[in-house]
Amino acid sequence: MLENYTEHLNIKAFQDDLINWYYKVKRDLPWRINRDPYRILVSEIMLQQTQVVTVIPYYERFMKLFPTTRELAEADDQTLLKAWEGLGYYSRARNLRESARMIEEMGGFPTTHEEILKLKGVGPYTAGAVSSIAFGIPAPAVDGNVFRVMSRVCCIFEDIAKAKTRKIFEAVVSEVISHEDPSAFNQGLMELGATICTPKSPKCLDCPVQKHCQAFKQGIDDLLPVKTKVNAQTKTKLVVAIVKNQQGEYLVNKRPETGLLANFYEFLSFEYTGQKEPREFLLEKLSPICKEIDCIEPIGTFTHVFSHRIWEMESYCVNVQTGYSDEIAEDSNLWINEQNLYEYPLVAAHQKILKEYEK
DNA sequence: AATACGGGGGC
DNA sequence: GCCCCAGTATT
Repeated sequence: MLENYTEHLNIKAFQDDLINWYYKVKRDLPWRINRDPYRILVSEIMLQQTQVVTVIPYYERFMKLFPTTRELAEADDQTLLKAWEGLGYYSRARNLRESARMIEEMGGFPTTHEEILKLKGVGPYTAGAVSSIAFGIPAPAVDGNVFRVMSRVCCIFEDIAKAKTRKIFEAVVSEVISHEDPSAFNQGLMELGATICTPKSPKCLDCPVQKHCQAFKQGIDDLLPVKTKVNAQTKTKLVVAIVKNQQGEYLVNKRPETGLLANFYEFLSFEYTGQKEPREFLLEKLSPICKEIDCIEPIGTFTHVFSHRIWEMESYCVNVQTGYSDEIAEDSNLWINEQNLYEYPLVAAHQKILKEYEK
């Protein structure tokens, strides 16, 4: 890093303004009741890519289910995924359990930044957050909020979509972070990005560090941060069938143990290539799986958007005769009764269909 | 360095 | 309906 991004900054005053503001606006969140590093780790993993309001109910339930690393280390897949259902990025849950197992084996939570970084699912951001919040270690925790705030405060025009840019921001934060209160400093930076220094129309007039901000001074807050990446989404058309037999059982499929929505359950779903009418296409697909179809009725068309792909699902309700429960073509298919259906982690995309179907 | 991996909120 | 948001692991 050749440029000096912090020479304009009165570091002490910046720290004080940020930290004082943070203590003033700080919310009482369930992961702030103590400094238990496990509780803080769980919150930070959940907060990756997910907003505070969404996380709160999940967090409360998760901590009741798995109060310490011991309970989490012993969690089975179904309980774990059910607890995470709807939160997204499900490898986070699996990695968190793996970290709990590592911590159990180590005989306690690691207390250095270097050791914390070795935990599964813990990268540079989370290691910095847990180190500073749980242990008071002055390590940078650069998330999207920090990119935004510091790019504006210091007028950093580096493209935040590029991997190596993170190191520049980590270096900047390392220079300006408070050593007296790294926890409040890091959380203040993130809180500021979430509430004041927002992506669009930042509330500069309410900003506690306005007088330190180069972008405000130059009136170019809307030009920062610089970010180039665009993600192309691929669209997939699917025909989905809620298949129910006369015993009231539903036919579901367990997804593979790797890849998208690994180990989740779903209704029967077939990629639709569009040569035939969807209804005919579905009957053809169902023929080796379930015979004696009583009736087939459309439920509706639903769209589910992922970060990198779109599912367009035309859905049908299919009632089949009883007595065919053992004729299941795929090993991954199984019949489950209505009560048990809600015990299984079901892909969010199909929850929408189920909800409409239940009307 | 590029890609896979969810879901929610703002307007 | 359309756009924006963005940590970690894997390749």
